[in-house]
Amino acid sequence: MGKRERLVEAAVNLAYRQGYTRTTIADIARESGVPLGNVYYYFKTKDDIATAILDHHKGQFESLKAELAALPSPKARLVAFVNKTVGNAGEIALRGCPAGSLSAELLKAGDKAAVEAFPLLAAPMEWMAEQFGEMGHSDDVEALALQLQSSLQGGSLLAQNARNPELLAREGARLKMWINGL
Amino acid sequence: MGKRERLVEAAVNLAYRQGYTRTTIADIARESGVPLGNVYYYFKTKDDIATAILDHHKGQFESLKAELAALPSPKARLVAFVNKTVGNAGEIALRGCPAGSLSAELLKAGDKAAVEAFPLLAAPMEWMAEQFGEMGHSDDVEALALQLQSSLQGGSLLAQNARNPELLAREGARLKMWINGL
DNA sequence: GTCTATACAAGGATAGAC
DNA sequence: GTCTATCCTTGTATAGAC
Repeated sequence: MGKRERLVEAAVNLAYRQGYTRTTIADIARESGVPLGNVYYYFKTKDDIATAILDHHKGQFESLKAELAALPSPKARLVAFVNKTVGNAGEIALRGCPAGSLSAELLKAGDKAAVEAFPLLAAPMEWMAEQFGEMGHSDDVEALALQLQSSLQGGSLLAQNARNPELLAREGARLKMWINGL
Repeated sequence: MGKRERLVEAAVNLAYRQGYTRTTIADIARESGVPLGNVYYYFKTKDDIATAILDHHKGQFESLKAELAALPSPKARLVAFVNKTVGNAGEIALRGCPAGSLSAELLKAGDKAAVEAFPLLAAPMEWMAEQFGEMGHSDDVEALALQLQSSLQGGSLLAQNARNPELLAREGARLKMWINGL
């Protein structure tokens, strides 16, 4: 694996585990086995690393979308999305939702990269709206997507706050029933 | 107002605006008009300031609870709680929920004060469960509280991500209808 | 209790040899 | 492209006079 990739991977993991602000370039260098000075050949500033982390997450969602596209129905795809989140409940209870916690941190910090955080939560929500559309809900698709994404993000935050994956699991179970009943 | 109070107020505001990690003791000293060295007479370490910030927020919720207790019915109290949140949607769209964003940040940072963040989101949820109980929902009160708190926290996060208060306002409107229909 | 000066460490970033 | 040494700034914290 190329150095740049290793650096990005280390940055993504460290930012998720410790938060982006607390993650130092030296941390990233150490974890990826790249000498400190060499990091600056790939990233001029720490802000450039934030951008790379965000791009990584955007790519992750694109992959997930492609994976879910193989499923036969929009309902099945939505349920699978919820299952994916609930499947990570253990880690989410410790560190929060990878996308949600990063978005919140960068936006509060007012980093230059902050504006680029928008798609982290908006892209999944758009995709959800599409799925609801295919289910025949012509006008209120955005409201339904908002409702689903809110509950998942909120459930993740509450699970983290209580350090208890069950909170997210319970929200997930409720949401799946709700989706199936629509 | 005493110096300690001024320090705490400045710390609360700065941590909300910039995040706790990015807020320096010098920031707090400047904003409260207390010389840097003098801060350490009131707080031995920055971690002690985190504790004070958390205590402040806990007190805020206790006040709100007392205020809402004057309302005639549990339903009215829950609706008023939602209204309170929606009323802050403008600021929440910029900086997130004061309680939720702080909890997330401290928990991820793994600060010593992190454990004390639990009541920030748990106390309101407990209170919600009580209200649902008074409405006659004997067994599923925790599930209902989880649902309400999830949606509010998620709505806050999404509003912040999109820098758009409307997302929270819409969730709030839906939740009020839902409460009234229970 | 208050405040100035400062110690000390850490972090982002660069210089410059290879 | 790579890597060591180091600059410079900032941030927490303390010393010690008042």
